[in-house]
Formats: sequence, structure tokens, C-alpha cells
Amino acid sequence: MRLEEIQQAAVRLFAQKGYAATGIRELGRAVGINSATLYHYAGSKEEVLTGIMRSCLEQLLRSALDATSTSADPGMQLARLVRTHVGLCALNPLTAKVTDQEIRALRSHDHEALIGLRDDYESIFAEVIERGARTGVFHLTDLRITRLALLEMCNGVANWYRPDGRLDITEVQDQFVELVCRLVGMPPVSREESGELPAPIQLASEPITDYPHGTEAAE
Amino acid sequence: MRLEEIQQAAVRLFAQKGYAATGIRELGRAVGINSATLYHYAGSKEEVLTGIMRSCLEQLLRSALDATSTSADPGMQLARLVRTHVGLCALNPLTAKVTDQEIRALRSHDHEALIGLRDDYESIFAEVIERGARTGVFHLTDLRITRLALLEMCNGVANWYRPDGRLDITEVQDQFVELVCRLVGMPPVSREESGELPAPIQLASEPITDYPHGTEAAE
Amino acid sequence: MRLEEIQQAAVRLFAQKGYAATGIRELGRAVGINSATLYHYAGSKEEVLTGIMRSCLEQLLRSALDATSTSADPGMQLARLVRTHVGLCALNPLTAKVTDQEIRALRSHDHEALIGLRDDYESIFAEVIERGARTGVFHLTDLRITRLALLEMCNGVANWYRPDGRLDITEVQDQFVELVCRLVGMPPVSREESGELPAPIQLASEPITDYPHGTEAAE
Amino acid sequence: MRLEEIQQAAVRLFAQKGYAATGIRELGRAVGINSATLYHYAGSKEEVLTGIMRSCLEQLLRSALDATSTSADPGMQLARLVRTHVGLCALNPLTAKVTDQEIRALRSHDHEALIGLRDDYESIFAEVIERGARTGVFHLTDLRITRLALLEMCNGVANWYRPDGRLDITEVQDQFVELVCRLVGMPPVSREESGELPAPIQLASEPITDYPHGTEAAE
DNA sequence: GATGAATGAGGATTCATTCAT
DNA sequence: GATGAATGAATCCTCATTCAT
Repeated sequence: MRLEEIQQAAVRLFAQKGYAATGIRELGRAVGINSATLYHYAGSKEEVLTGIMRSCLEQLLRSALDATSTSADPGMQLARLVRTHVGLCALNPLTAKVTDQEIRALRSHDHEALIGLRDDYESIFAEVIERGARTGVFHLTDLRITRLALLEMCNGVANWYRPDGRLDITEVQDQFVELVCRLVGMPPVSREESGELPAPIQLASEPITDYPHGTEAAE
Repeated sequence: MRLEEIQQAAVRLFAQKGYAATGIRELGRAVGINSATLYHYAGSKEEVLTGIMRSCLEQLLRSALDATSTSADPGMQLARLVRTHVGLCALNPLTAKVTDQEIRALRSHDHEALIGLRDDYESIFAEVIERGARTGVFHLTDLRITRLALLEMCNGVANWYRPDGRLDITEVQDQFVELVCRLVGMPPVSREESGELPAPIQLASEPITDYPHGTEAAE
Repeated sequence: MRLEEIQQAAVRLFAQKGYAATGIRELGRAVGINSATLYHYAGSKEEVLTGIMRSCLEQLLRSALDATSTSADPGMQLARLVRTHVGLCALNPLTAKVTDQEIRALRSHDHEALIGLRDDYESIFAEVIERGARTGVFHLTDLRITRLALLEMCNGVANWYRPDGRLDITEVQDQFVELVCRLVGMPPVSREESGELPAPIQLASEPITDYPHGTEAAE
Repeated sequence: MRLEEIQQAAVRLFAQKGYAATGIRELGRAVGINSATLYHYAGSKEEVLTGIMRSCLEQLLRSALDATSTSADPGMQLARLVRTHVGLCALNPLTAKVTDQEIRALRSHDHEALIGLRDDYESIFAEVIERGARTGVFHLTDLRITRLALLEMCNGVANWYRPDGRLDITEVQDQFVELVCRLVGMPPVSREESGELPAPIQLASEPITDYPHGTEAAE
């Protein structure tokens, strides 16, 4: 579909130069169409961005609900949340990066809506962490700091992982589950223990090839 | 000095809306001067940004060299690096955020120079982590992922900490040292053990009051 | 075509006030379009100027090659060169004036290219004059001074001739051929003797009516 | 005097880039003073230009009256006018060029005044030529064209002559008198015949060294 | 569906000039 | 005499967007 091409080109440009620094003509040129035609498919520059961000956040939210529905154990839940989150960020790094960084570019209505989605998502983590700490599964000194550090760490994957790099996604997921287990002070949870998870989903907005490599890209 | 006022207003705006989305007139208005007067003090919009970023990165670099010069033990070095880094990010969150996020906005010459500074800084962490792993002080499964996760986590402080919030800087530093110890698999290092560190330095570009609270700001 | 309207308005303004003193908004107003629309057709202010100058110089060069190809006699060649040159300057005085005066306004790349065209053109005169002096057709005391004086005199036509004035172009051409014959010390060459010449070409950039009369305009 | 330094720097810049394209700061830098200080000596940018042009035109006018007062013979008068004019243009090429080209830059009041001076000057030529033609000393086909061609040719000296070039001024003067004699159809007038003339005067506005060589500069 | 043309608003930057020091 | 600071107006140019074709 044409809209997806547009979103992909947009994600690539937004991730590289930022939303505000990307022109609508530039975007059109990247897709190979006239900038006026963009409006036929995408409505406006801001709608392009909100489309990208909304589907990313909704997918995150859906995955998180899935991940926490299998087991009620906070340790399992956190492991599965992290594995899912890292999987999505690693498979869709540019989309995830844009979603994380460009919320500030939105004007009021969309801004609030998407902030809401993001908060809903993060509160799932918060709730699991809180319950894990309360039940003694986790050993934490400060809940809030742990949660924030953990989320930043996981979001960061989008800044340096590229699907065509050294590690495959599963390895990164494993590593991050291990790191998070250490962070919350619980024994490591193996891939088998945490149970089956659906494979991460490739978002429609994620460009497929020719990644502009981050400075920290896997060699 | 007038240049510092400009830098502070710029940091506030750049942190909030991004460099590209901030107009030069808007910046002038924030300082209370005509936009033309900005050029008398600051040369250009890009020079404002590079000035901010350069002094931040140089301070980070200086602190890191300081922090690693006291002891040759990787554990102590890492603890001190993290404490220093978190201290600077927490005391100068907006400057740190801008420095981290707006490198992409720079044109070639400055871009390369500042990328160089950032790489120098990160390689100090890389070297310490590598040595810690090799000497058995740390217990790591993947060096590179650990380093990247750790740095993202620490940089993230600038995204949510505000000096006027619930926690004081020392507490955040302590927490992060603890988290990092867990991450690298070594026993916790107390504040006393890690030795004296100079108090974090307030950068000239960091605005003092009226923080635009992040969405995750301390309640 | 719209580009030609723009060039014509530009020539009028550039001839009157100079390139540097003419604003892009002013030019837009003269064409009756928004200044932004100019960029749709013309690319940039400098491109407007180079377009005008290039087509003028190329036409001069073409005409000069034509004029010298009919006869190998330096006297005939010079007479035909002058007749052609004066014809073009008289039919396109504003374009010729701008072409002559605004080379200095160009930045390096275009500057060099157009200087090159002009030098090519003038060296045709130089070669004919040199040969005429060597073969005894002309009687000159100083070749270089004669060439420079002659060219300035002919270029000057653009400064005072206006197509709607007292004399028609043919008369001016006749006069200048006579003056040049005197200058180089050879017997007058009549219009018939010098052979047929194509009628001077109206350049696309030459505005058609409403000449801003020069101070020396025909009464 | 400081004003003369300013005028000289101004003439150099105006001749090279044009009045409109020359900035007041640039001019200050060329003199080695702050742009604000210029206003102490020179009043305004336009006053700098009018000062230069007025003294040049007044000197031309004075010289022309001198040149025509010795003899009543149109041939002698024209020869002396040309010798004087070429002398001034050759000794002060940049000032003469600026005076000739930048009249259009002036706003109404000064504009009219200087146009008046220039017309007064040119009408001296016109009167002599007319009388020479009427009395049979000259043999002209068209008075006006001859006058215009002659003046353009003589003014052109400022475009290519540089005092540090191959020919000294006297030679150029001799050459131009010869050329003009040919143009008006009278026998050559030798330097001795035309009588003594005061040496050309170096104008206060003429910069002394480091001429920016024209493309046609003497090799 | 697709686009060239069109524009008002705004982008960063430079302008000539004034004035308090 | 000299200048740094200051500014409103203007510079060229690009912006996102609309609309007739």
C-alpha cells in the first residue's frame, strides 16, 4: 500500500534528522511521488507521524497485555514484558526511536492521546514491578528509579540495534532479560522458563533495508 | 553574562521542542532581546548549540578522566564513572538531554568534532568494562550489550530527573551505582568505599529555575 | 512562458537599480506573483541572473562566429562583428547592459563560466584586429588600446539606445560601422559591401515595452 | 585625514562589488575601524558615495572648463578635453568607475544634483562637437551618436587601465586623442600642438596601491 | 490518483543606523 | 573619538498546505 511506503520513508527520515527537520518535499522525493500526492494518502505531516506512533504504541500495549496474561508471577511477567519490548524495539528500531523521541512534536490533541497510550504502557511495568517488590520476588531499593532505569535501558535498544547486525534478535532479548533480572535482584529466567511468546511483529512503518547505521551499530 | 542567558534559554527550548523546531525569534523572545542581538553574542543558531554541547561533553570527559585516575580497580572506576555521570546528568538534565539528542542537528564539521568527543567519552566506559570482565571483577555475558544498556540507563537520568524533585542528587547517584553493580555482577559499592568525588558542576548552559517538568518528573 | 516574464521583469529592475539592490519580493511584485512562486520557476535570484547573462553571451558568441565565417578579410569581419554586436545591443539594450555590468555579482562557479564566455567573445575581436593590423588592412598605433576602446564604445550602445527612440537599429549599426572603420584606419565599408547579416535576435529576457529611459535616451 | 581613508576603502569596495553589495561593517573592517565610527566621519553610507562622486565630477567639470578656455578652435578643444578626461580616468580609475556606475544608487536629492553635474560636463563635449561639425573642422554623419560613442570610449578607460600597468598615462592620453581625431574625421593633433595641460590630479578618494586588477588589466 | 502552480507565514541571517558609555 | 550593544526592517529562501487541472 502507498501509505506504508510513505510511513517507511518517513520513519527513516524522522529517525535520521528528526521530524521538525524533515521537509514534506524531501519525504515525497524519498517515496518517489510529488509532495502534493502525499496529502492524498497521508493527510498531513503530523498525521504521518501520529499514524506511525499510534500503531507502534498500540502494538506495544497489545503485546504487553499478552505478555502479562499467561502467568500471574511478577518475575515471569517482567521477563516476558522485557522480552516482548526488546523484540519489538529490535525488529522495528527506527519506528521505536521515532515513537520515543518525537512525542514532543505533536500538537495538543494527538499529543495527549499518545502520551496517554505511553503512560498506559509504562504503568503496566510499574504495576508489575510494584507487585514484584511487595511480594518479595524483586529486591529493590527504589521502585521508581528502577522502573525508569529499566525502561530507558530497554528503549535504548532502538538507538543502537540494527536487524542486519552481529546479534540476532533472540540473543538481544535473552541478554536483556538477564540484565533486567539482575537489576531487580531475582534469579535469571531462562527462555524456556518464561514460556512461549509470539514472534515480534514487524510494523508497517518500519523500513526494511538500507538502515542508516547508528554510530554504535553492531559491526 | 549575556551569552549564558542565551544558552540557558536555548537549552530550555531545545530540550522542550527540539533544536530544529525552535525559532531564533522565539529564542530571542525568551531572553528578552531582539533576534538580531542574538547574533551579536552567539554568532549563529548552530553556534549556540555547539557551544552548549561542547562544554557539556568536555566536562563529562574531564570528570571521567578524574574519576578513573584515583584507583586502577575496574569496579571502583566504574562506580566512580557512574556516580560522576549521573551527577552531571542530574544537576544539568536539560543540557545533558540536548547534548545527547541533538548531535544529529549539526552540520559536518561540528558534527564530526562532537561525535569524536562523545566517542572518546564512551570508550572510557568500554575500556573499564572490558578490563573488569577480563580480570574477573565483573561477570558479563556480552560486553557490548552491557555497555550500551548501562550507558542508555545512565543517560536516561536526564530525561526524568529534575533538581527540584523528590530525590536529591546524591540519592540518585547511590541508586545508580547500586543498579550498575547489579548489572555487571559485582557486589555493591558503598559511597564511602568509592572514595571522594568532586561535587557535580553546574554548567553555564543549564537553566536554573522553572523546569518544564518531564512527563515522568518526580511528583 | 512564466520564466520569460520573470527574466524580463528582472532585466528591467537589474538594469535600473542593479542586481544587488533589487529584492526578490520586488521582483515578484513586478511580475505579479508571490515571491515564493519565483522559486518555483527560477530556482534562485542568482539563477535568474545567470540565465539572462548566459543566453545573452551565448547569442553574442554564436553571432560572432557567424559574422566571421563569411569572409576571411579582417575588414569585412570587423565590420560584420560590429554590425552584429551593435544590433544585439540595440535590440536588447537592457539585457546587454545587465550582462555587461553584473558579472561581478556572481559567485565563483557561475562567475568563472561566464567570464570564460565573455573572454571567448572578446578574443574573436582581438584576433581579427591583430590580423587586420598585421596584413596592413588596419593602421593602428596600439592594438590593445584600440580593441578596448572599440569594445567599450560598442557596448556603450546598451547604455543609451532604446528601440523606441529616434533612430532605428539599422541606422545605429551603419553609424557604428563607420565609426569603427575610422578608428582602425580603413576606408568605410557600406552596408552592401559587408554582405547580408541575419537580423538581430530578440532575447527572451528583453522586456518589450515601457523602457525606463536612460538619461541619454533618444529624445 | 580619516575621511579620505574611508573614501579610498569605499572606492575600492564599491568598484569591486558595487555600492549595494558592500556592507557598512565590511567597509569599517577595510579601514580598520568599528562600523559605528564611520558615522562619526562620514555621516552615512550614501554620504560616503556622494562625497566621492561629487569631488570627481567637480574635478572633471573644472578640468573641462580649463581645457576649453585656452583656444576657441573646436579641434584643439576636443583634443584637450579628451586628454584631460582620459588623464583623470587613468589616474583615478576606481573613483571614475564608481562615479560612472553608481549614480543609480542615489536617492532623489543627491541623485538630481549629481545627474546635473554630469549633464553639465557632457554638454561641454556636446557643444564643442556641435561647433566643430558646424564649422567644418569635424566631419560627422551623426552628432549625437558620435558624442555618445566618444564618451563611452573615454569613460571605458576606467574599466581597464591601472596606473601600475604597461602603459604610462601620457601614452594612453596620446592614443585616445589620436582615436578621437579619427572618430571626428580631423587630422591628428600632436601633444605639442594641443598646448600645455596641467597634470591630472589624484583625487582624495582614489586608493593608492593594490589595485584589484580588472580582467582586461594591462599585463 | 496525481501534480504543477501558487501562497502566506515563517525560516535564519544581515542590514544600516543609533546611542549610551 | 571610539565602540559594543541594540534593533526594526529587510534580506534570500523554504515551509506546509491547498487547489485547479
